[in-house]
Amino acid sequence: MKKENRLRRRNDFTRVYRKGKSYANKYLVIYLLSNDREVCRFGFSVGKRMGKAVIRNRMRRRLRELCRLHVDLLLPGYDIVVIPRNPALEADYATLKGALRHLFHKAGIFRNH
RNA sequence: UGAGUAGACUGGAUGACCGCAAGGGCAGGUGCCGAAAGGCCGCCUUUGAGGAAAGUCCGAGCUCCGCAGGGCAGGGUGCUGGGUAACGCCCAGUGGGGGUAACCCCAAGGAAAGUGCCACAGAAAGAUACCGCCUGGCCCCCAUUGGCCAGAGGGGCCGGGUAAGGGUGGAAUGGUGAGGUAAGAGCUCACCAGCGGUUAGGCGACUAACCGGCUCGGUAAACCCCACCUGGAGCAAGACCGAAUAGGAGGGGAAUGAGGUUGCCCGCUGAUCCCUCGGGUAAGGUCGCUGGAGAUACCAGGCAACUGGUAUCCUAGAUAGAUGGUCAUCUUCGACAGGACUCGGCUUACAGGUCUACUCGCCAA
Repeated sequence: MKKENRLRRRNDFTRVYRKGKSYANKYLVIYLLSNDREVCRFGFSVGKRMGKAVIRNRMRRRLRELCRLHVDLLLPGYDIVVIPRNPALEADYATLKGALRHLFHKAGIFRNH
């Protein structure tokens, strides 16, 4: 994922948390806020409650891979923070993919719709 | 061949497509973001997590703190010798304990400087006598008798001696045997243990032999004593770039010494300091950031830890934080686990596998 597609500052995260809309299902939570840019930017927040560093790193990598593959399918101009919930630890890649697509659909940011 | 002990190594591989981070090269337009500092974008190529990267428990380097002086307090270490930049680490020994053995374990200075504590049990846990044993005085009962006196023996009361035996305890002031005694006791003797001394060996911890007087509770991961070490804070250290905002108000202290010197005193330094309100508060960026007590090989010294020399090599540097996704094959694919300033250790976690040396047993020769 390119650097322009990532949330990199602390302020960006707090702004999305405070002002953004949230959507959730069993596995994931996303926060969404339009950003006046021509691209979407993603951030991931995996707390220490999820497990040790290896577990957290794998979760973050999977989520980043999923977002990378979906970035061209979405409407541009949003900052999105993705947070996994505890059941995501047992979920495989395909399940996470379905969960993320479900949330994007719920938020109505797919290009086709 | 079985059981075991010690040490070392390994910690999925290969391929395909799509992705990530850093370095180098090429190519742009001076393109994009930004107020600036600075960053971003395409293609090619090289490199890209661990033995513990972990816990953050020790020791250092490095950085800053008005240089770090002395004393006290506090903290740490604690058999000996060596190694090391240093250590609470490592090596080689000594002593003690465990194991048939290879080997493993030990917070292993001082209890005759002082103080404290030793639950329960027990009479007593520093001066102790409950049951006992021995014994002196007085009184009572009584075999022996015809009676009196005397009186073996028994009991009671008041003393004295004793530390053998019983009992309690983790521990009761050495153990076993003999002599000795009213009964006993290192009271005496032999051997053993312990203590002190001499001699010999060893750098030393200590060991061995001999001699001596005969003996003193344990506990110092209780205070303490002794010896040695110890300034504090940490990469969010710290340095630089750099806009914007603020650099204000009120009160109090100060050369008769504020404040600093990270617990206190001395000493040193010597002008601003403290409180409340307001503002600001990890803005952002670059550096620090990886070439180092460095790795590998060989040679030399040393029992070893380790040291010296020569040659070759450069091996992650992110900053919301780089190794992922899908698939195929390798019979079962697999543990603990992800760098965050850098080293040396310790501790803890760990599936499977490989190698070396050694011990004990069984079988065969």
